[in-house]
Amino acid sequence: MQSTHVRNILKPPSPILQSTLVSFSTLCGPPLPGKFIPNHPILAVLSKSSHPQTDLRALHAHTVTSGLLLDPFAASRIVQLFLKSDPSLARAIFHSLHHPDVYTWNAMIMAHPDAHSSVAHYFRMLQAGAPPNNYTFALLVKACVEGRTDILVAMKVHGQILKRGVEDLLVVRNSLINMYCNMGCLKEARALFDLSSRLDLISWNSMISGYGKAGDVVSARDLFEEMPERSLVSWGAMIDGYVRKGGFLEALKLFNEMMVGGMKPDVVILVSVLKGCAQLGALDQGRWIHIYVEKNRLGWERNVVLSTALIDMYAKCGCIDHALEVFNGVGEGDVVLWNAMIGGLAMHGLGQDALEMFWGMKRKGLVPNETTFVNVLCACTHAGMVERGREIFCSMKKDYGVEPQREHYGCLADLLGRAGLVREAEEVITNMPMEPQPSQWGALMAACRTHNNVKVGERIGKRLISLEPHDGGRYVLLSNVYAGASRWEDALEMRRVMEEKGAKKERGCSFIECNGVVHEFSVGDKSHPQCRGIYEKLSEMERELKKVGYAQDTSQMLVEMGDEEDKGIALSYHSEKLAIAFGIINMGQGTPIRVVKNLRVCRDCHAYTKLVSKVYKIEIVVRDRNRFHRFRDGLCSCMDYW
DNA sequence: CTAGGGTTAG
Repeated sequence: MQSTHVRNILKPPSPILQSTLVSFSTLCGPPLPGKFIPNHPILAVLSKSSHPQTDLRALHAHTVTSGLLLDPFAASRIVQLFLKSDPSLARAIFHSLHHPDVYTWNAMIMAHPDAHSSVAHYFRMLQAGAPPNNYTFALLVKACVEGRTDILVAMKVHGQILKRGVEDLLVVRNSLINMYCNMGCLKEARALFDLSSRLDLISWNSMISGYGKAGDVVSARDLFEEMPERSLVSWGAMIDGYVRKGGFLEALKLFNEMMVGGMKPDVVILVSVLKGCAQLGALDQGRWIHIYVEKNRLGWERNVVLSTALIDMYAKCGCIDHALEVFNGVGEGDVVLWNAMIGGLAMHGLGQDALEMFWGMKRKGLVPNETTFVNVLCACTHAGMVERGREIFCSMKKDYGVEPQREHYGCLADLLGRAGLVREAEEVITNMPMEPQPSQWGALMAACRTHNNVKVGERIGKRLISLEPHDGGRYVLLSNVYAGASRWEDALEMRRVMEEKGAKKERGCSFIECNGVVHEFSVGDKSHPQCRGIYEKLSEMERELKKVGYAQDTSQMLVEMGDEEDKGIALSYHSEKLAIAFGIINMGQGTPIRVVKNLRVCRDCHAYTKLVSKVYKIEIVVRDRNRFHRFRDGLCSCMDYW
């Protein structure tokens, strides 16, 4: 029916195609004298990427009058084309067809928003007597993966695949493995993996990535060690698994191993490693990756994901200037990139800059999302900008149509609580439209501790403990609230109850990087090779600090020991103190000491570090769970507000 | 058509 001589010219998508499309769309405009009839290749092109200038209405009229729809192949192209631009019209065309072919059915299956209706469409296809092909099943599986459907629909699809006897095709099996992995059904995925007589690299990689995403790095590593050959994707999946699980050191080690083995990392792997560096505060490693990217011309300027990872790494490693440099070099940023930058500024206590970023983002025409507001509210919190924060919280729904979530109420409570407005903060949490979760009460609790509000603190503390009786941190917090009010018996009692319930608190640990190697310290750690030197340094430091009036602040300490002296010893060996002593011994004068801590800095360590920066004339940058503290000449960038 | 990547939450 159609002339086919154009087909040869149009085979691969090329610049020629573009110009053909333009001329086609001009020709398609009304009136359509019938001198140009779109043939198969042109329809194929159009259905893949319809040109913005294409006159779809004219095209539709043309398809009706020309009898093009009688040709099943052309019909499928037309349906696909209209599914993109005008779905309801596409459905109408579909229903007018007498015998849609598999491709048309598949296109319709693909167009459904969720797996459930895709599957329903598939059954209609069977009823109509149309035979599905492999692509049909791939689509169904894909719908399950993307639509986050429930396991029942997924198993229905699996059942159909078995019934049709196509489960042995590698493509199909791999899709299924991937589907189960994405739904968190690792056992089902593994069963398919184990049953398969033939496995390819993709099967292995799917399985490893599945375990990695589910947090089971041990199983992932077992497969990783076992597999016959590894590709970049295998390494990437494994490294990412460790990063997700929090095994940053392990991830870096694996990355190193990979490099030693002669593999050249690509952008994806570098992004995972950068994430690990960010968490660890491994600035040297992160910087090394930045240089690697530039040397190999991997072009971070045009890769938003990579530049976001770089920005986040620099920000989390304390180099907000470098983060800004990368940010300014990016060609076109998206919301996530801006969020990372705003979050970075917030962490550094640069509230005003964060707000300006926020306005700038709006000017760029980007739409702020939930994360943006979490970061902006955090920025206000860290900078103590209470009124600003309130305004922004109110504007969320009003001006941006973003409904505040639990997190946002938590941020608001944190903002108010940290500023001393504890009662108001409590009202925010009690009156929020959804059920508060422990973390929201936790924000309040922290405020009670800093502002010594025993009344509210006791009430919330007890509630929190009943909610999460196994989280030792809750008892510690309440105990500290009591201690802050000199209610020693109550503080001790909390400690006793905690022991009785067998609750464990998170162990404090700190990281410090030296010559590209990350060192880890926990409270009272004696495992480091330089242990003796570090402890000697610590006692020397304490002597020096006492000369300028340092006195331990034991008020916030969990009453772990009977007498003051022991309490003091435990306090002297908080992990960040060990890390700082290590830094003083090993780092050259003039380079700032950067420490990353997993918990919040305690009052004593904060005062201590301020003095160390003065007496030893060094800059110390500590990143705690919440934000950065930059200690210089006896002062901290947080202005003692944290 | 099937495998690895970025921001947030006390």
